Amino acid sequence: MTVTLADVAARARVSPATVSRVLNGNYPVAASTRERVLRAVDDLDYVLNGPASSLAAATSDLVGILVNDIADPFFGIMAGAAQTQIGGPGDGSGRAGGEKLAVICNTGGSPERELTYLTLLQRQRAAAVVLTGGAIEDPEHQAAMTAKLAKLADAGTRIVFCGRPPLPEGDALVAALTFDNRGGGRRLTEHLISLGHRRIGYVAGPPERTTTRHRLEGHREALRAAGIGFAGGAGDPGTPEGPAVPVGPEVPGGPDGTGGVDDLHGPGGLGSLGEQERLTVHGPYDRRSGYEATLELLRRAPDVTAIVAANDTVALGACAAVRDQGMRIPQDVSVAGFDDLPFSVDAVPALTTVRLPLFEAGARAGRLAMGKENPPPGGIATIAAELMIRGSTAPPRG
Amino acid sequence: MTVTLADVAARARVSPATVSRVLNGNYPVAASTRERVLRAVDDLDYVLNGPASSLAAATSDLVGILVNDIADPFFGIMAGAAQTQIGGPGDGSGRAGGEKLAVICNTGGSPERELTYLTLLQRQRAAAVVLTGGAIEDPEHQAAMTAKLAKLADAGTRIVFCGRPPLPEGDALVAALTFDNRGGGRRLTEHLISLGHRRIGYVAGPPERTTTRHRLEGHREALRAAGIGFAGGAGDPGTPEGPAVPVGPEVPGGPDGTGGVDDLHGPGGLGSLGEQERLTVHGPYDRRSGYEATLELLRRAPDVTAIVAANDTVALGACAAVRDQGMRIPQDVSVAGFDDLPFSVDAVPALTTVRLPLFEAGARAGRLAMGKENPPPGGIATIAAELMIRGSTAPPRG
DNA sequence: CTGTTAGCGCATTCAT
DNA sequence: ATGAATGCGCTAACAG
Repeated sequence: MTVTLADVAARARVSPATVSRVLNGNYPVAASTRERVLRAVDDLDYVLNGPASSLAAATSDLVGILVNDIADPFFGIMAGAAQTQIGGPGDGSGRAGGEKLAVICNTGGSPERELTYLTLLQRQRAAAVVLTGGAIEDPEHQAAMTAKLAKLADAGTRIVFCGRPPLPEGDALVAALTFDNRGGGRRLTEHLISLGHRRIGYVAGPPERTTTRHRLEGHREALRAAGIGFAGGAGDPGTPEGPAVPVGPEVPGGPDGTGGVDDLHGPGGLGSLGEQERLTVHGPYDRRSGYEATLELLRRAPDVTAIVAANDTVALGACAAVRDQGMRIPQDVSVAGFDDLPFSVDAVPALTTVRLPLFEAGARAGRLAMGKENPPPGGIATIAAELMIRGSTAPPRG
Repeated sequence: MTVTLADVAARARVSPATVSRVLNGNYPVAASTRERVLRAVDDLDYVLNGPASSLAAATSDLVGILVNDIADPFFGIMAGAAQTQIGGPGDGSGRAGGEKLAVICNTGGSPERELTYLTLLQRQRAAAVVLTGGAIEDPEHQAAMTAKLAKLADAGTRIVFCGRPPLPEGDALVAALTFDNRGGGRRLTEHLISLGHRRIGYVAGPPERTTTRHRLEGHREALRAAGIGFAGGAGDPGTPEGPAVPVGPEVPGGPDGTGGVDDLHGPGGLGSLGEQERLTVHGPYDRRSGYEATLELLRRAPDVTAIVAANDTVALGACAAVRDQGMRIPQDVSVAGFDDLPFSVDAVPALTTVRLPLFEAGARAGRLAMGKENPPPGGIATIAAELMIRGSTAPPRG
């Protein structure tokens, strides 16, 4: 029924081993024999049995790419870019040469699924795994990830982080490409401050993700440097915990829909950390969250003159909310995003944001996963984020 | 070094066969033994060897999802949805139970890579393959695809189409979910006509894709029904071939950058098919193409009062071009898209478009691939497209 | 440069 | 309900 290597060998009048060598191409074979074998392969329409091959060789040609949400272009762009380096640029032969099979795994942001996919990949003896996007900072999960990745690395799987900080106790076996989220966040807020904004709302991502934390830290660094919002000087501005109120389906305030507006007054009104927290609302990285968080922000502090969103998608939701409240962008309220996704330049007005070279980073991660490129010194490379000033930010009124 | 089934068996004091039966769960095993085995598995941190398992069983737990461009949310949404049905909803056990490994394969729209991925999947003895998005209508490629898919089906791989018409000689073995692109396109243009538009430009996708053709056919159906642009009555409105000029990197007009403006005059000015072709410009499904094609359109026919784009992404580019020409949307020119991607509602003005239930379709395709759902009668289901009227379309001036 | 010989780790017959 | 034996299809030493 199904044609095997042996069948090809018989037809080409060579040994199975020779056929294998021709197919894998990593061994000297006489040109004439090679040709004979290839013809037999074509004649018989032979297709290599991947599992058998992987079993014998103890490695497979699978490369896993883990993403939090493949419907989000942030991940789509990185994953697609990585795949261009892994799936082979299509040698045109159509015969599927030495390329590996890049497989994108959508975790949906769930820690369990992240681990499950890692196990599945481990099962398949994946050649490499690329982990993209922000990591979850839950210690338990981090420990589990560290252990799992160590096992994968042990088994010869190459591990690459892309847009994600390396694990605390990460082995030197991994290469990490990390975005300068903190620096980008800082420069963005510096830009707003330089325009004259003093009351700046922040629509943050989910509290437990590194990306969220770093961007928020950058934001607060800029505020503090300008002497805004931290006169009280208390607390660590880098910690998004505290009274900052989440928004979205998992609102802990209960099903009453109020979003859990907290009645915190803080020690000293404007100038305290409490004040900054009051101007920060957390929620998922999606449009709806941006919309709702912004409404909440506007309710809490009707005098904000600018809103910084966790990313461009959230910023779009923020824009919609601002408009629905009858305010204009940027005349009444400035809005800024993060990532510079393709649609951001087409927003009206065009979105001021921080550009992350997602495609380049993804491609580089792909190359690292393939061993085509040497890891950066120390295993970690920080990728610069570029401030893109556009029409959605302007000086505040008055 | 690496722990195998035999190791687990030894520790649990049972035979390897029993361990296998416990793990696969499809065989009667005494509860007490099962427990002993599971404990051994945990103690030893055993992970099944996928390749070995697949080799012995002659099947694997891989499901391939082919997409044209994973950076495009159109595909990201469908692929992510499919994966929710395949990767298992995360049973929370973290132990990777019966789920399959859904792998997204990014073809970049290249026919060669499409076939290459299919071969790779065939190698892996994939359990199922989901093909998403428009197909390429090149006869040679279609024949190759038909042959390849037949072989896959032969080998027991389930084939599912999602948002893609079935192959001409497609076996009954495949299930197909196809979008009503033609109907959606027709209703969209009917909407514009009912607003009073008579000169409507069309920014089409790549000429060789089914999606492009069907949407364009719907558009022309509506025009013809209204007696617009086909007074000549000649030619098949369904054929996007002819003098319609493509735009983008692969402009055949040469490197002169003129975009190959054709000097076609047609037999009878307004009212001929030639006129409709003059109002149609083809290009890739991306923003830049939408921008450039629209400039070209405006150059050819400065009196168009509406522009229909092949999809929302292209429509965004079209909007930018219209604005850069100093015209307002929708007062001077109406613009419409297709797909209703998440960002479309946030465009300013919000984009009139045709909603495709991408998530639902993707999820259903995933279920079909898993055999969780029965194929529709006849193997083909057409999914309705819903017209979404928003602010970007309005009656023409005057 | 090519053929021979052994497994790789597991799922399955068969027995029991 | 469990154990023993066989082979899935291929690659990787070794010869030669």
